[in-house]
Amino acid sequence: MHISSATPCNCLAFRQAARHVSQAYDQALAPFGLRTTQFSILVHLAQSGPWSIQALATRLVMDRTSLGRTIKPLERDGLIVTDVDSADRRVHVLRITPLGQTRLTAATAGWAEAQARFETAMTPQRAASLRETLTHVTRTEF
Amino acid sequence: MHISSATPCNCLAFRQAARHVSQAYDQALAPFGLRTTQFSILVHLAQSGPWSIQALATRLVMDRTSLGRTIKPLERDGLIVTDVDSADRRVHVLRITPLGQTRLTAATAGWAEAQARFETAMTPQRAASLRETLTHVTRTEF
DNA sequence: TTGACTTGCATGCATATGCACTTTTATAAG
DNA sequence: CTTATAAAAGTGCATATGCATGCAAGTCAA
Repeated sequence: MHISSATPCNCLAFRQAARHVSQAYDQALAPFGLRTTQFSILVHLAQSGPWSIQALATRLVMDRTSLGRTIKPLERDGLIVTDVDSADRRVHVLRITPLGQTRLTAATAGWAEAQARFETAMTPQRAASLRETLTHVTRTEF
Repeated sequence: MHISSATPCNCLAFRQAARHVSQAYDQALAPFGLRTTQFSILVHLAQSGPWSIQALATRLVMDRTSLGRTIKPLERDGLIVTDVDSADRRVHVLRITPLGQTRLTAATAGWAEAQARFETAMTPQRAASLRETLTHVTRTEF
């Protein structure tokens, strides 16, 4: 079987689009010293209160070990802190710091700009539809 | 401005979907010792003949330096070779080897299985439409 | 209480990804 | 021919990502 005679790879299409879109958001966030992944982590910590690593990883559709390493720079820069849960010392609870909140607030301006550019280019309706489709894909088991 | 009162992040939706889909394809390719990115590189080299690093990177929507490092494992394992272009010695030409071709042919079975599962779950029509949308996004400047 | 099992994280290993900067080679201006 | 410029890759640095494995802590049955 030759791929040339078959359907183009869906996975490649996803990865390329994700790289392309990520680049735009990363550039918009760069002046504030955050990557898109880091921004997402801060947003979720700020909005939904403290999370354990496992819980946040599931929420963000990441591998637990990936998140565990991704938070290191945020910890180092004092944007988040990890506390050991007093009730269950296996659990490491992630919490955003005031400094992290400040950084997040500032970076949100950059995010909003990238988001606006995307929405303008795609049309808000198409963007919303696409987000819905992507979310559906994310929740679908193959 | 609070994100909670705004539109969810488009970028996060792309990245999560890409991670989720990539995981499925990676698992299907794992028995053949290839990652999805590596598989894509081999497919393009097998189909469109030799490419320079820059040209292939553009084609695959990757950063030149990312591709430069990604091909290292493929070179190491003898699946591809790089030759210096005799006409322009700045150019490094990438070429798939017979071993690479063999590996690619074998791995294509795994790829086809993942692809089939995706198409089944999404419906071929929806999958095709989604690929088209993703390609459009990839080609759009924000 | 103690041993089996489960759960939550960390670490080793490997690839993926991109920016800034450097090196090598080609090309065009003078 | 020499020099300025441009083009193609490579390197240093840093984060992103996930699998396999190891370790610590909690749970529950005997």
